[in-house]
Amino acid sequence: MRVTINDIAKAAEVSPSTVSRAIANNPRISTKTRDKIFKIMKQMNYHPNLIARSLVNKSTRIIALVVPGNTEKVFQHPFFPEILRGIASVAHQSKYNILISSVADVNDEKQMINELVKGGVVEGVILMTSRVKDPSIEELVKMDFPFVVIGSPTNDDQINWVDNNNFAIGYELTQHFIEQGHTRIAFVGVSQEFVAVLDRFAGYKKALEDNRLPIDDSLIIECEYLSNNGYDLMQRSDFQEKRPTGIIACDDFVAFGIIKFLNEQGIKVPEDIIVAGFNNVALSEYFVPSLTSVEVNAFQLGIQAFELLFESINSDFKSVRRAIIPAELIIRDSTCIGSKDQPR
Amino acid sequence: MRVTINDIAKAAEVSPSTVSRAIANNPRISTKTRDKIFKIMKQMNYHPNLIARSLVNKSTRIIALVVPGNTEKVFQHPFFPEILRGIASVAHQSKYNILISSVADVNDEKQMINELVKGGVVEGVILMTSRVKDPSIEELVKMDFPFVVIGSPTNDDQINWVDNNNFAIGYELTQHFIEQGHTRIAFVGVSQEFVAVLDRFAGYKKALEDNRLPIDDSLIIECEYLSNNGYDLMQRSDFQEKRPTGIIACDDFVAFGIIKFLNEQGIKVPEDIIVAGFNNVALSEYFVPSLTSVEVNAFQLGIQAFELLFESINSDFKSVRRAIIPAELIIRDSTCIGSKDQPR
DNA sequence: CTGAAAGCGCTTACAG
DNA sequence: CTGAAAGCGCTTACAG
Repeated sequence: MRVTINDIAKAAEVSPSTVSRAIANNPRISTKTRDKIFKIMKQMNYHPNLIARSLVNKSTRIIALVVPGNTEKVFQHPFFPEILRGIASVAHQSKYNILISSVADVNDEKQMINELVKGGVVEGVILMTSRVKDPSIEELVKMDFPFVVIGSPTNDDQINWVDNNNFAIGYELTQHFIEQGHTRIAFVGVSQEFVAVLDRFAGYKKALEDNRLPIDDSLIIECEYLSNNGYDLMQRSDFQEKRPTGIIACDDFVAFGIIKFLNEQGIKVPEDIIVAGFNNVALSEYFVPSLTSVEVNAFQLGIQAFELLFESINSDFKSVRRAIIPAELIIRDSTCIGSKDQPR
Repeated sequence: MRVTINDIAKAAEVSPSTVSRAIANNPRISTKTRDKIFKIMKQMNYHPNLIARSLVNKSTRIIALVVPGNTEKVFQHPFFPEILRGIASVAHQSKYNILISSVADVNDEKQMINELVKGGVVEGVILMTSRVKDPSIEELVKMDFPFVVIGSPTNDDQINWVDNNNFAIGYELTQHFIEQGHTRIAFVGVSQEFVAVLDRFAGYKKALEDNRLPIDDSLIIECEYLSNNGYDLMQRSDFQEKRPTGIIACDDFVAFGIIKFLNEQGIKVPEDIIVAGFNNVALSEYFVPSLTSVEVNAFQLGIQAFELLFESINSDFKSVRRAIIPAELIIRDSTCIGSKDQPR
C-alpha cells in the first residue's frame, strides 16, 4: 500500500538498484536519470523505508537514553529536560534519533537495555542513572557496547562519562562560605547512593581542612532517600545547641525546604544563617531570598554525552573518553548579608 | 557475527521456521522441540533481531513523542518529565518504546515527523506542542496517521487529545479569589499562542461576569513570549494608580517572579496582594509564601495520551477520542491572609 | 508437528 | 552508467 522503491523504479523505467543509488547520491548515476527519479519520487510522495534500510545497513541511527525509573525520583536530575535538549540538538545534526527508556526498577532497566541492544534497535546508550554499583553499567561493559554515563561512576575504568568536577564544585562553594566569615558550616543531604553528592561532600571536607577548620559530624546530615526534602531533614536534626551559621544543601530543592523551615522558626536567611544549594534550578533566581547555587550546564552535559557516544560508535579505535563540563558558582542573596539592603 | 535464528536452527537441528514458531509460542510446536530450542537460545545468548521482525510485521512498536524545540522554551510544559513518566509507564506495559523528537523549529518538526512516519519507524505520534495553528497537526491529519495531542488544539475535529478542563480551572481559581473578598483581580501572562492559557483566561472572565464584576483591561497583562517572566511583566505594567488586590499568573514560574517584584516594592503577599499560579510546580509548596496553584496531574495526562494513541493504532474503527483529566485547586498561603499567623 | 519457499523493502558486490 | 541477483534476519502461508 505504501509506495516502495520498486514502484519508483517501474514508474521511472529503471531498476530498483538505480533508484537506490540515486537516493544515495551515488555519483555513477547520470544527472538526467537522477533528476527523473527525484521528480517521480516527489510526485509519488516516496519516502524510503528506514527499517528496511536499517536491516541491510546494520545501522538504525537510534540511540537509547536511559532515565531513572518510576520508583526512583527524577530528583537526581532536576535538569533532565535540559540534558535532553542538549542531546537532542546534536543528535539531530548527526541524524540520530533518541529512544527513551524509563522503566520501573533497576532489573527491568537491565533487561530493557539487553533487548534494545541485542535486538539491534540502538547503536549506543546514554545512561542517566549512575548508581554506586550499577547493574546496567556492568551489563554494557560485559557486552562491550558503546555507551556513555552522565555522572561519573565509581569504577570508571573502561567507562566513557561526562560530568562536572563535583569535588571542585563542593570545594568552591565551601570556600565561598568560609570567605564570608563562617566556620560552622553544615552539609545537609549526604547520600551514600549518588556519586555526585559524595564528591561534592568530599570537596566540602577538603575545603574545611585546607582552612584548618574542624569537621564536625553533628553538622553533617545524611539522608537515605534523595526524595527526602530539606524541610523534613531539618525537623529531624538537632542543631539546637550548636547551630551552624551556614548550611550547604545537596540540591536547591533541599535548600528551599531548609529555608522554609528556618523561616517558620523565625531564623532569617542570610542574616542569621546563610544557605546555598547545587544545580541552579529555574527558581533559585526568583526565590526569596534568591539562592546561591552552582550552575552545572546541563545542556552542555547533554551535548558532550552525545558527542562522546558518537565517537565511540563511529571509531573502531576503542579508547575511553571523558568530558569534564565546567560549572559556575552563582552567588546570590542567600549567602550575602546585606547584599540587597546596601546601596550599590 | 551476532547469532541469528539460523544459527539456532542449525544447533537445534530444526528449521528456522520452527525456531520462529517456538519463539512466538505457536501451540503447534511440540513441547520437547520447544524446550530444546529455548535451551539452546539461552546457551547461545540469542535475542531476535527486532528490526528484521519489524520489517516483516510492519510493526515497530515505537511511538514518537514530539516535544517543543530548542527555540521555544519547554516552559509550556514544566511538567514534561511527569508526562514522560506517565507515557513511559503504560507504554512499557504494552511493549512500546518511545522515540523522542525535539528539533529546533516548527518546520524541522514537520519534516522530522514526516520522516519518522513515512519511513515506517513509528506507529503513532504524541504531540506536546499544540500551537494555535500547528503545521505538525495539519500534516498528521493529512496523512491520516494515528496521533494524540496533549493540550486541546483549536480546530479539534478529527483530532484525538487529552487535556485538563482549562476553562474550569481558570474559573475555579478566580472564584476562590472572589470568595476571599477580592474584586480587583489581575490576570498576568495572557498569551495568544497557547490554547491552555487562553482557556484559563476565558474561565477567569466568566467567573468575573457571573459575579457581576467588571472586566478591567488595565488588569490584564499580555505577554508575547512565554519566556517572559513575571518579574519583567510587573516592571512593564503600570498598576500604580489602581492596583489590583489579587493577581492570577498564567503559571507558577510567572507567579514567583511577580512575588519577587512585589517583595522588592515592599508589598506583602498575601497581606497586601494575594497571588496564585497554575501547574503546581515542585517548588510551589516550599516557596515563601507557599503558592496557591492548580495541580494538573501531568502523570495522568501522559498515561491517557498513550492509551488513546494505543486505541487509535490498534483499532480499525476510526473514531475521535478525548480524555479530560481532572485538575485540583490547591490553596496555600499566598492567597489566604493570616493562614499562617493564626493559631490552629 | 515440521520444513521449504517466498517475501518484507532495501543495498551492494558483481558483471556488463 | 545501469541491471540482475543475492542477501540483511525474520515470519507465514502452503504443503506434507
